[in-house]
Parts: sequence; structure tokens; C-alpha cells
Amino acid sequence: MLANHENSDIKLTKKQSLVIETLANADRPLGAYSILDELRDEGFRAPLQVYRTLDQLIALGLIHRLESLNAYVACQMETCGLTDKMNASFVICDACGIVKELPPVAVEKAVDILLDSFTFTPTKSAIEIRGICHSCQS
Amino acid sequence: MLANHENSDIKLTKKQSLVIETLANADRPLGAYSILDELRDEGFRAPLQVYRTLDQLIALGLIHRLESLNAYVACQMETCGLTDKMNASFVICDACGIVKELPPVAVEKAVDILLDSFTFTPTKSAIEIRGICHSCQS
DNA sequence: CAAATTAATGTTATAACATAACATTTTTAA
DNA sequence: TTAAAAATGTTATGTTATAACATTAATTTG
Repeated sequence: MLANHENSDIKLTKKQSLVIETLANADRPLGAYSILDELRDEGFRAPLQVYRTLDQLIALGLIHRLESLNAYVACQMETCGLTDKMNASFVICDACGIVKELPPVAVEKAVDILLDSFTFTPTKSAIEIRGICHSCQS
Repeated sequence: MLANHENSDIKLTKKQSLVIETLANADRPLGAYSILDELRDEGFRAPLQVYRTLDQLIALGLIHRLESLNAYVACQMETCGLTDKMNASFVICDACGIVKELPPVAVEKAVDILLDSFTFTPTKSAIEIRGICHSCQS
């Protein structure tokens, strides 16, 4: 599978490429230690190497962290790396583990509604809706 | 400070009362190990005792877990323990650490918008908006 | 009621997730 | 080309959470 970011012209380090490809090839979010296990033969030896690479990719907007799972996913948006890094939001199927990223426009609207009666300047929203996906429903 | 749940007639165990009072008296979310430290003299000796009590209180809808902080807060809603346990949502000020629970009606509307184009049956949403609160703004 | 079963709690050990502190190497820029 | 700064490697440790099993309490039922 081709990671979305390959459409863009961001130049990644070897480690960054390895991590994002690992995430893009996974059919569900991966924890940092799973990534470490997968990439031991490629030069990753310690957790911190993974965490640092994850942080870099998050800063680039190429991956996201799922707070309710302590796990990471490749960005699923077409304009990956260019869309709002601060508002990635997800539905997570608790049956099959699949994760789908929600459209940024909807997220923005949702946040507006939520903050309607508050004076609050948002910098980063974590929205994770758990439940059962269409496939697992039937 | 009086915890919201004292309006209701749910009967709590000694341990449950201690934990919820600790959370209600705190001006910010507390981690499980902080709670353990505070309650060592009251019979809590091991993390698991805290985690089990937290799970029970979450099931009762009297407290919530903040996924992006690995921490816990007392429910702030008037109808605490009766409102939708599955959709507690928060704004979190990264400057002062204060947390405000968002009105369930708004949350429901927001989730509707987010799931608009998806066939997905939600069971539990975690919505946490980080940023700067009104007081810290000025 | 007393024994049997089930459920709740206590306790120890360990798993899973994450970062501090410092050494080394690479890059930058003076 | 050397000094300073930034990035990476490595070891150790901190933080959050649960597994596994023992013990006690509550519930059921014969």
C-alpha cells in the first residue's frame, strides 16, 4: 500500500519512511512497541527512537496519535500533511479495530458547536468515537 | 466542596466515596497514582484498588476518564450519574489545567454532524478539546 | 442454617507505555 | 576547519495499567 504522503514532496529520513510505511501497511493503529518490534532489523533498537520518529511525523501532520488507544495511525486524508494537524478525529470500531479519519470540515463544525457557550481558544482537539462499524454491524 | 452525586440517592462504598470526594475536591484531573498517594492512610495500598474503584465509579457515571491526560475527573453535570455516561466531553486548558465538561446536548449534536456520512453505531465518544481558557487568555 | 457457589477485594508481580539524562555523531554556520 | 548547535544513540528509569492468584464476603440452595 502507498502512504498518502507520497503524493506530497516532503522529504523524509530513512527512519521516518520506515515508520510511516509500517503504519500505512497496517490495517489498524499500532503501538510504539509494536512498531519497534517490526523495525528491529531496520536499525531501531530502543523505544525512544520510535517515539522521536513518531513525534516528528505527528509534527509533519503525516500520522496521528489515538489517545484512547495509545496508538498511532497514518493520516488518511488526501491532503495529508497539509490539512489541519490539530484536529484529526476518528471513528474506531471496537469489533474489528478499524479506524476511519473524519473529514476536517465536519470536525471544525462540531468543535464550533461544542464551544458555542464557552470562551475558549482551542489549539488541538482529540475526538474519538468508539462503536461498531458498518461491516461489523451486519 | 460537595460532589454532585450527593444530590442523588446512589449508595456508595467507603472506597468509592473516598475516591469521588478526592476528585471532587481537586481543582484538576488526578491520575490513579495521585489518588493512591492521597488515600494511603484510608486503606488504599495498591494501584489495583484505585483502578477498580475508578472503574466502578465510571460505570455509575459519577466520574470520567480523560483519555488525553490519563487522568480522572468527577462528573460536573447536575444530573450526574443519570446523564449519558457514554458521551462525556471536555475542554481542557493547557495553561491552568482546569477542565470543563461540555453540555450533553451539544455533544450529541456534534457527534451527529461527525457521523453524518458514516454508517457507524457509536457506543462511547471521547471528545477532548485542548486549548486556553478564558481566564488564562487575559 | 450450613455447606457450596459465586462475587468482590487484597496482594504480589509484571506488562505496557513513555521520557530523563547523558554520550556520540551529524549538521550548520562562522 | 573549527566551534556551536542540532539530531540521534543508549542506558536507565518513570508512569500507567493489568494478570494471576489468595483471601474474604455475599449469595444461593439443599
